[in-house]
Amino acid sequence: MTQNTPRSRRPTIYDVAKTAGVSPSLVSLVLQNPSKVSEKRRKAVQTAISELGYRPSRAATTLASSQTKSIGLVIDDYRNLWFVDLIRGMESALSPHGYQVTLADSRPGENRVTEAIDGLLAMHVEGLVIAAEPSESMMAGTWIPAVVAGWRNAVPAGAGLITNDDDGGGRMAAEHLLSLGHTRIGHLSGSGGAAAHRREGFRSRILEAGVEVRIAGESQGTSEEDGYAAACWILDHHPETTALFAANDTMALGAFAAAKARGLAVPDDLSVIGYDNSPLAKSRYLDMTSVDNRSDLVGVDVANTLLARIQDPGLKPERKLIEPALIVRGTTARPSR
Amino acid sequence: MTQNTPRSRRPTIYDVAKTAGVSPSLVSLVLQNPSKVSEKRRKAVQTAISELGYRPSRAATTLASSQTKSIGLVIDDYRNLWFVDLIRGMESALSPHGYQVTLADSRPGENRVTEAIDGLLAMHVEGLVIAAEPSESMMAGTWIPAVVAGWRNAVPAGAGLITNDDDGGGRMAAEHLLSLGHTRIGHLSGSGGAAAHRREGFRSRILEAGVEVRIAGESQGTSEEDGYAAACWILDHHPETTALFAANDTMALGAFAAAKARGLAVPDDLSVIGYDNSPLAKSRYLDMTSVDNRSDLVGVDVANTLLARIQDPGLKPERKLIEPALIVRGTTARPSR
DNA sequence: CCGGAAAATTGTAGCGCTACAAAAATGGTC
DNA sequence: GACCATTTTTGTAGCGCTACAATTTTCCGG
Repeated sequence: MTQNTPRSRRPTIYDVAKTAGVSPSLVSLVLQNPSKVSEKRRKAVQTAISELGYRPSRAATTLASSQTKSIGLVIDDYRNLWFVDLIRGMESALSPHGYQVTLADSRPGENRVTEAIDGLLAMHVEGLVIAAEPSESMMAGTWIPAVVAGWRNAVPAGAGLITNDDDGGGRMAAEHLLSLGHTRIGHLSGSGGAAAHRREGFRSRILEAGVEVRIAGESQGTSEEDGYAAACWILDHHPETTALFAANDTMALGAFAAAKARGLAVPDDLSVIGYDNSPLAKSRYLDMTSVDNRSDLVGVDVANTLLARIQDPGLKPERKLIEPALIVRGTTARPSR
Repeated sequence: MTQNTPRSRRPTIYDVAKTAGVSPSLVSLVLQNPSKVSEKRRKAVQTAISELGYRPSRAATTLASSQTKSIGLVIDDYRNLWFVDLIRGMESALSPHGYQVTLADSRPGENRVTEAIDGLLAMHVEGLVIAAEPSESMMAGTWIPAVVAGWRNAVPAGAGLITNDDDGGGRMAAEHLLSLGHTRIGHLSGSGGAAAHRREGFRSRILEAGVEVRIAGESQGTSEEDGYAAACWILDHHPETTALFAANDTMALGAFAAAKARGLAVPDDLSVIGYDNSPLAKSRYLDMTSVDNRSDLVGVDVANTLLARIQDPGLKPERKLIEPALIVRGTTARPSR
């Protein structure tokens, strides 16, 4: 037992080189730029690769080339499906340049966003997208370009911000309800930064029209239960209400539940608008009027900004808003009362 | 211009060592096992680390230690929320051992599952969980333990299989409808491996009771639209139907839409059962009876199996079923007709 | 104040790959 | 066939970290 039997070790570039009868450098070349290698050797190397089941080690490549061609994305919870469009948008802008997206989720609760960022930085991502509530000092010592996606309470110094125009979205929702003739209007809000902007846009447009608005849930969460509780409060204290605007689609679902429990039909007795245009809103059954925040466009923009800043680190982080769009479906109508 | 000005380079362990006045080895030791280092130096090193904003390079660590303490998980689409419970389960079993989960999604369409696996292997994951439809030769040359989670049409040689007992779940759904007294029953199925098992379990239990069952959508997809189409077909061709079992919650949503369009009330005129017990089913508004496949338990089991096989590569891949549970909510009732 | 065991610290040699300069092969010309 | 410009291939030196043996320091009892 003078030596360990090298069980089925992971094959390396040296194994491939030996099998193909070439130098390791040549194998590396084939991996990176096959056109620079004569057909004879290229074939030999490729044969050896599939014969051995060789796969390059990303760790070694990263270390040697000091670039990963990847952008890190931090999201708060997989369940918030809005990030799906964000990723798709990012990927569409990134893949022509050979870049990829690396996803890290940060469970709710503790300080997991920082942990997620650490993990991403440890993997040598070349840019960072933060689609979660950032904390102040989080970016300390960060040497790569970063962008915050989506309105947040705080944007760390040095990070750009590209987001949906949540104020504008709130105003659109208000506009829609006013134009339908509603004058008894409620809003189900939440405590996050995005919710605050939606609320302010909505409120200011409604007030401009000289109409009152009842707001509930300002300091609560944004789950279906929160939406339910807020809707119950409004419907019980102001039964004359004919329209509700929810800070997101999930909360709108809570509003449906509250309406159902009170025997109110949607949209005949109560109009409801959601926000996010998530799969939920698009669902044939729910068929929900909702504000689409165009996360796909945010993704494209985030990706392009990052790409530009990676190439020219001198560029200043920018701030930019993407225009949302109101998607009218079957949960809003003229008031009957 | 004899030398590049080293802009704000990423700090390395050498920078930390120099700042703290110790050797690089000592810094490495602090990172791995702080208790083995005298308090004085430990403090010095930790100060230097936060001062420089140093973060270890995962690539270098991986390469030097040849272990990543991570398990790769391949899912098909972020939108299928069942993987969330799977991850949570895996993490709960893995974290006591210091292992992490690395997620890779494989967009629908082409051969992306293979790509996702390649990516994961390139990152030196020590084990592989495949929660997507695998293709035959996919695992060729894989030198690490792998497990397939969830029933699939094919399980690659050498991979274990841990999954929900979808047959059993189908039987549970059947049992529930029969015990409520339904005798005109339909099923909305799909083309995947999991759907096939749910269908067979359901059908066989129904037939055992001497009751007929109408099945639609067998060769279609499993989206809400597919569920809608299948439900329409059944309700139009067999209007006497009083209960529907859908292959998943999303399809059940389609069934609701079909019922609504025909003026049928759920559950008074039509009982509906979903599958997955997803956030959708749990929703207060939808309040859907659904089969919970206990993906969290699958996750725990998958993790433990992999851990065991990592420690002892001699272990044979195993096959195992997790018992599902029926969650009765508000979309099923005795037939009124 | 010394020897010696234990604790703390350091030097050396890679991990698997790429960059880049140097060397070898190729091909066309006179 | 000699010569030179190109194209193809190879050797060397690291990327940032860890393992581990070697070395230095610390701490005691005598």
